[in-house]
Parts: sequence; C-alpha cells; structure tokens
Amino acid sequence: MLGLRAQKKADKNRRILDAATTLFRKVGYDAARIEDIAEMAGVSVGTFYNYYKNKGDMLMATVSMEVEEVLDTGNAIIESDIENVGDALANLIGKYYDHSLTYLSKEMWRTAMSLSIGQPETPFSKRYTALDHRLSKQVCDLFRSLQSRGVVRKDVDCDAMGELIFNNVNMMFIEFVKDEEMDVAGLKAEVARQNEPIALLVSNVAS
Amino acid sequence: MLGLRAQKKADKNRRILDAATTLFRKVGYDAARIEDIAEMAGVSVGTFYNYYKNKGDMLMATVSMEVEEVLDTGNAIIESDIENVGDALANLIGKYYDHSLTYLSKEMWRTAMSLSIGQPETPFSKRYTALDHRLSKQVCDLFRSLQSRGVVRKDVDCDAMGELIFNNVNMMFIEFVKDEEMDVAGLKAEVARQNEPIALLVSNVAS
DNA sequence: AAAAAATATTGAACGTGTTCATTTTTTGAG
DNA sequence: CTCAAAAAATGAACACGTTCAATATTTTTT
Repeated sequence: MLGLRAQKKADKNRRILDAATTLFRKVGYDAARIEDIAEMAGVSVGTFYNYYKNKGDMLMATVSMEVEEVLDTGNAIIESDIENVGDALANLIGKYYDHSLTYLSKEMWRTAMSLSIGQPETPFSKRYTALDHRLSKQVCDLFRSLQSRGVVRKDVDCDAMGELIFNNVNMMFIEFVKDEEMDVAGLKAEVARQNEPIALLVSNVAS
Repeated sequence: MLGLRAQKKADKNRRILDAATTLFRKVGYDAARIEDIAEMAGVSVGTFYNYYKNKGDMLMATVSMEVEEVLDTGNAIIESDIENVGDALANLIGKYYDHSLTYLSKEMWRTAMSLSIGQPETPFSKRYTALDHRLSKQVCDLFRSLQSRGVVRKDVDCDAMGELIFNNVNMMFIEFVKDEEMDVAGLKAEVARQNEPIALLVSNVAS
C-alpha cells in the first residue's frame, strides 16, 4: 500500500497531466500558460515544476505515446505479406500519417519538432530523436522484409533506401504540420507520388 | 542625395545588423540579448524593434544571403557536364553543405529551422520555406539536366526523384546541425551512401 | 508522541523578448 | 525663420517561462 506522500504525488501528477493535455488541445500549446495549467490542476506554479522539468516536457509524454502506438501498428504491416513495394510503403506510411493527429494537434507537433531542433541537448530532444530513429529503422525493416520475400531486388541497400524514404516521409510531415490547410489525404498522395519511381526501380519484376 | 532622415536610417540599419551578426557569432543567438545588440549599435531597444520585427527576423538576412549564394553555385554545377549521377549529386549536395557554415553557425541554423517550423505563419517562416523550395527545385533541375543529356533513364520522374533526394539532404542537414560533434565530411559521406542506390538505379547504363 | 530529518509546496522574484505612450527630431509649407 | 505635422527614438512596463529561499507536510527516529 502506498504511503500518503506517494498517493498525493500520483494524484497530482495525473491532475497536472490532464490539465495540460486539456488546455493544449483547447487553447493551443502557446496560449496555455503554466499558471493556467497549475490552477486547473489545483497546484502552484512551483509544484508544476516539481513534476515536469519544463513546459516542453509535458508534450513528450503525449508524443511518446503517439509514436509507440504507431510503431506497433507498423510492425504488423511488416509481418503481413504484401507483394508490391509501392503498396507496402503506402500502407506503412499511411498508418503513420493516419495516426499522427490522434493525440496531437498540428501545433503540438510543430512545437515538439521545433523544440527538438532548437535545443538538441535537452532530454526532450534526445527522446524525440530516438523515436524518429526507431521509425526510420522500421522503414528499413520493411525493405528488408520485402527483399527477403523476393519482392525487392537483391542488390538494393535496404538501409540506404529506408533512411532516404523515411527522411522524405518526415520532411513531408513537417510541411504538413506547417500548413493548416493541408489534409492527410493530400499528404499521402504527394508522398506516394514521390515514392512511386523508387518502388518501380527497386522491384524485382524489372520494368 | 538622401535626406538626413534617410541617411540616419540607413546608418542605423547597418549598425544594428552588424551588431547582431557580431554578437550572434560571438556569444551565440540565444545569449545575444536585444539589449546588448541595441547598445552595441548605439540605439535603444525600442529602436531595434523599429528596424526589425523581432529577434528571429535578424537571422533571415543572414540565412537569405547564405542560400542565395549557394543557389548560384548550384546553377553552375547543373550547367556543367558531369556524366555520372552519383558524382553530380555529390557535387551539388557537397556545395550546399560546404557553404552552409560560411555565414551561419550550427546554432543559428537550428534557431532558423526551429522558428520556421514552430511559427509557420510568420514572414520569417514563409521566406525560409520559399528558399527551401528553391533548393529542392534545383535538385529536380539537376535530374532533368542529366536526363536530357542521356545520363538518367528517360522513364524517371525527375521531380519526384529530386524532391525525395532533397528532402533527405535537408533532413540529414537537420541531424547535422543538431549534433555539434558531426562534421561536414561525415555528413557528406552518409548522404552519399544513401544516394548511391538511387544513382545506380536511375542511371542509363543499367546495372 | 515528540523531535529531527526528509520531502514537497509555494509564490514572489528574475530574465528576456516585445509593446506602446511619450518625447525628440526632422521636414517642408507659409 | 517659424511652426505644425510627420516620422523616429525612447525606455519603462508587460508577459510568461522558470528559479529558489522560505514554509509546510510527511516520514523516521528515539
């Protein structure tokens, strides 16, 4: 059984997290002031900082949850037996993009990316970068899986190809979150267009 | 002949720009306070804001100069007659990377990118994004040039390929500026490795 | 159960980018 | 030259994320 102190701690942690998430989604990340989050959670500003290193750190919980879930979804696709490179890529990347706005708004993504680039030495940035690398590795794994099943030519460097494709996926996602007008369908279509030539070139059934 | 007012304006503009550039490079972007910049330029803080919308806007002058120069360099490469896709790409991209630290430090790049993503509606971000697109288009142009000279296969979509390659170049540059340890040589080597499979696949002398 | 130690809470104060009402300077018409 | 209008300069005040010395609460020791 938890002591009184530990109970209170867990309770406050939860209340702060809930308050922050609610406010981020309701008024946006920038407009949600620490003072407001603290007040909604029923604690002081100082206490907020006892539970979270800073405002950006509050995002990471959410970003982390988001990416972990999408990585799981991605593994299922790698294990499926799609016989076409273009479809396999569109499938995996589609899952990434479809899932992306489940927990986070575009503004939250922008903030997360902005922090990750602007302050690379923070734990926030390091965690963010690590998640990115796991996603990149997953695309490489997809290529390897397709190659081992004879769908992709034997002479293709799966890591090089996977990194290239993922970096494009990532950069296009940046463009997507920068543009409030752009929708997921449009994003997928553009990336599919970019991937198509690659898919053709690496496929075993040479053109 | 300029009136007194216009003379003073031009002079102050110059002094503020010089002070900012000097301080950004000397103590870093974050550590350079507006108050310091204003003092070094011999104006008040308020006057600084009469000349520049905000601190981030001061970066854009430099970023802009940097990218304009590299775009010029790039055009020369497109017009040269390299007979090998890998070499042509390595050449163009190498110029981008070699030039990148001429006017800007890694920290300044990080700040510029961070601002561009975090506040996409600002003039700063819009200018930054426009420069990015011109670079992307240049890589597409290189592919088209190679294709018209028979170096690249006729059936390759130059825009799709160029965008893909450039987005990877850009994402790798982000990794580069995030990592103070990484040098330009290492960056080039990694990107060359990523591009190699593509270069082979799109080349007319099929493997 | 009292005292001491450990831990948690608090909000006022700080730093820095930005704003804006006020003051100063410049201009050009009469 | 004078002076009213236009333009520019100013710095105090503001906003908000963050820190930290002081206070309060909980746990452990005796």
